Amino acid sequence: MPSTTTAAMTESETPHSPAQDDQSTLEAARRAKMARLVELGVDPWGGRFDDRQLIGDIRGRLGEVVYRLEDGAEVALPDFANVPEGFNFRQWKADQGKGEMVGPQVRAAGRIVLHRDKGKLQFIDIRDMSGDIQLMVGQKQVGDDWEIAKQLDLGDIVGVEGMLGVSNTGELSIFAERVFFLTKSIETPPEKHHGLSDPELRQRQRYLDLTYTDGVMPRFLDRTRIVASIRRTLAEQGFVEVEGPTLHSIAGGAAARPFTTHHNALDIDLFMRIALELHLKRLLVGGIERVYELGRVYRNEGISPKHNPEFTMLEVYQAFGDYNAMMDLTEGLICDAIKAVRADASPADRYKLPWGDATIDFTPPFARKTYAELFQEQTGVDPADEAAVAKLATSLGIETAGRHPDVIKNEVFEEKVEDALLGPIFVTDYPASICPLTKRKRDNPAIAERFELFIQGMEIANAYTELNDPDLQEELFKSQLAGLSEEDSMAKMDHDFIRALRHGMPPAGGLGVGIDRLVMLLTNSQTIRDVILFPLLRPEK
RNA sequence: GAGACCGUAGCUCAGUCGGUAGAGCAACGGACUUUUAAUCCGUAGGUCCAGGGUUCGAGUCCCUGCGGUCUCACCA
Repeated sequence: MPSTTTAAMTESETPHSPAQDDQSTLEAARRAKMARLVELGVDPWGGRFDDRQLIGDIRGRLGEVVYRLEDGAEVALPDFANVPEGFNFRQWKADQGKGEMVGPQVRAAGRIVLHRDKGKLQFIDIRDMSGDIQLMVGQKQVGDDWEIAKQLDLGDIVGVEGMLGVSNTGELSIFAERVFFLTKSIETPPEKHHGLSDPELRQRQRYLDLTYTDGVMPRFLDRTRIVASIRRTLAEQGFVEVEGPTLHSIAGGAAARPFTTHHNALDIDLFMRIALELHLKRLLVGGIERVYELGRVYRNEGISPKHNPEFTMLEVYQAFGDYNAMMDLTEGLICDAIKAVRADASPADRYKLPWGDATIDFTPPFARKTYAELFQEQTGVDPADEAAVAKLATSLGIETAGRHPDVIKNEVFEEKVEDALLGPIFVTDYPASICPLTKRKRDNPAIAERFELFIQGMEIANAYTELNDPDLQEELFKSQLAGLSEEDSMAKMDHDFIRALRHGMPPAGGLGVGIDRLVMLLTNSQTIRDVILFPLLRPEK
């Protein structure tokens, strides 16, 4: 160690304390308090803390708190949620007579989010996953632990044991009897009132966003509830959850550019999966008649408020079903998910969800209209009239020369119709030529048995009566790949998938749901980055 | 990938016409045993994203780069 001043020596020899060139007096102050805790024999990194109760549960026990008068009589507290304007609890207590607060013993732990030091009494708000509660920590009341209480900083994690009561201003509080130091925070937390507002910081440091930005924790807990509800609904209907490979040698099942990677031992290039479809259908062939996967797919495409390069997708396949079966399933999945996140809403309001300044009415059944009907409604043009559609397309600046009429029609649809579909609405019966992997209607081969669910102009679900004719499938694959070089098309033709179909895939309905987008709609989040914990960002620096 | 806007203290933000860098919160010292974004007195805290240019002088004007937000495109 290089020779240095005595003071610096002492500093740098503190175990587990990296050399402080002291750019941050804020950190230095926190480390000084940490050192004081060590002097007191307290581990600043804490340890196991058993039998704590969730703050949300503790808050529910307000009714057990009473005001006990000197003669032993117990008086129920006023209903603080419904007290008259200008109610003064201090006065109320004086009116009842001299007494003391009596409540259940509780034990809680959480991060310190507010700290009001009043000398020999400190008011500390702690927060756990379920909510906030105020601690009253008095010098006399906590005894030896007062020395610990004096070292507390915003952001530290503490445990507390004491009696539940109500302060003079009517605030539910834990009257601390013991204070347990659980974890030191050596960084300064965000501003206590505004929290984090810079979207970049919120995403990069999601751990801070979760604790300090209003609504973030409940939103991500809702996401978990939605996903759990979907799994429950599917399980109730006999669907089997599986895990397909995420590393594919052929990235099939959707039109998107894949991420590439490499396996060293086999020395082969691999792709991150862009869809779940082709392996789930193999499992239909294998006899898993109701099968789904809810998992991550990866698409090497742009980033937008509706797109993240990795996102969560649900794909469901039901043997002996068709797209109508999938429509009923979709509606059930979404309605059950809504019930899961809005358990406390009245039945009348449950399905009316806020979306920005608007409201989305999810009350089932959702509207169902055909592609052709909607085309006619929104554009005033008969979709069967190819000349009129081409004319409309040209007026919208859509290239028409040498393109299939259905492709042109669909571009018009995307341009003029989709944004108007506030929904929820099932759009059914697409032109067959734009969905090659779909079975056609028996009585009209120009129409595919497909639907998409639109809500607020966003495509939420996409379903088919699946094509199970191996010869037709192979032919369609080939024509899809026709534009590519032979080398590319060989690479992308999934021969094993065709072989599987040749062994016989039962007739089936298939469904895909964009989980992130569904969560956006059910949690009133205008950007996908608010429902993905760690969205892709450029690395720092 | 293209365009517009943005980057100032740990956090949230001001900064006029180009003329010595500001506030609140957080921090530090002090007072206070019923506070509510506690209050009061005092102190300290800056590579103004980075690099270059114009200028007597740049947080401010210009260029380049980095990062972000929004819109558009690919995609779901």
